[in-house]
Amino acid sequence: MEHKTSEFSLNHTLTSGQFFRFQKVDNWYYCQERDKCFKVCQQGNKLFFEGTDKAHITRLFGLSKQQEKAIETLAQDPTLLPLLKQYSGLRVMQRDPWETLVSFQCSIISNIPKIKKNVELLAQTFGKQVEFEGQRYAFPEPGEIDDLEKIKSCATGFRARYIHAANSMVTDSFFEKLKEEQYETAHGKLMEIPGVAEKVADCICLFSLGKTEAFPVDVWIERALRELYFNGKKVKHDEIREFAKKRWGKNAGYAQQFLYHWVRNR
DNA sequence: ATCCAGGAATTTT
DNA sequence: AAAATTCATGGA
Repeated sequence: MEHKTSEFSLNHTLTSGQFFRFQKVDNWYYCQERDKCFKVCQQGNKLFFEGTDKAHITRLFGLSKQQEKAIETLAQDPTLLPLLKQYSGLRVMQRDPWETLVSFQCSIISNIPKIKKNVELLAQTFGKQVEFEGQRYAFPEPGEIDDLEKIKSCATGFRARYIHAANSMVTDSFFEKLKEEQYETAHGKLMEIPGVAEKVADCICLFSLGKTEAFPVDVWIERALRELYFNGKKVKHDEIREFAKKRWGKNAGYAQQFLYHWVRNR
């Protein structure tokens, strides 16, 4: 199967810290999301894929005209413009909310290679085997990550009890309802889950619930904004969140993704 | 060995 | 209300 794209970069999108279960083999990216195992490859403006359908690819990689338009409006920000050009084609993904929740619980004072290891081990330990050019693993469903000691054996450390608690608190329908809620409401309900505060809740909102105004603030975003917008001055995370809301509004999440990718790759 | 990593929860000032 | 401490693990 193939899909024509204008101004999309599979590489930038997959390597910008929004998604963790992929491995590059030659020109193909082998991906696992929830129960799906597939591979995808970009050649010019064409996207080739096997193992899933076009609707899934379009949703997962944010290949909507709407997102393209939203990112274009960010070009009015002269500070952001060079970043938009440098990382042209970077998109905000729309992932499975449950897997996104667990992934970002794992992210707490961690790093991307370790998060990848955590989610892969969780899939191997609790998920079903899937055959796709070899044996791979689906991500376990809500309710299936139910053994605290086994969660710890996935190198999750002190985060294990957060994941264990979340496993018995949420269902797929819980997330479907959150998608219908206002950003502030969804964000607040997510923070009732152990291991979920402002930043993790914002990652879930942005990467899996379609809340484009969510602006996750971590140490990297803090560095980026301090340098680009605050003249090197120290700023509190709350202050950064307010700044982002005022400056970019509903499109703050898109701005965040470019800022994060820029500050990590310059 | 020492330090830090896409923070959150708890305790102490 | 704000600041300090604790929380496991792995890689540099």
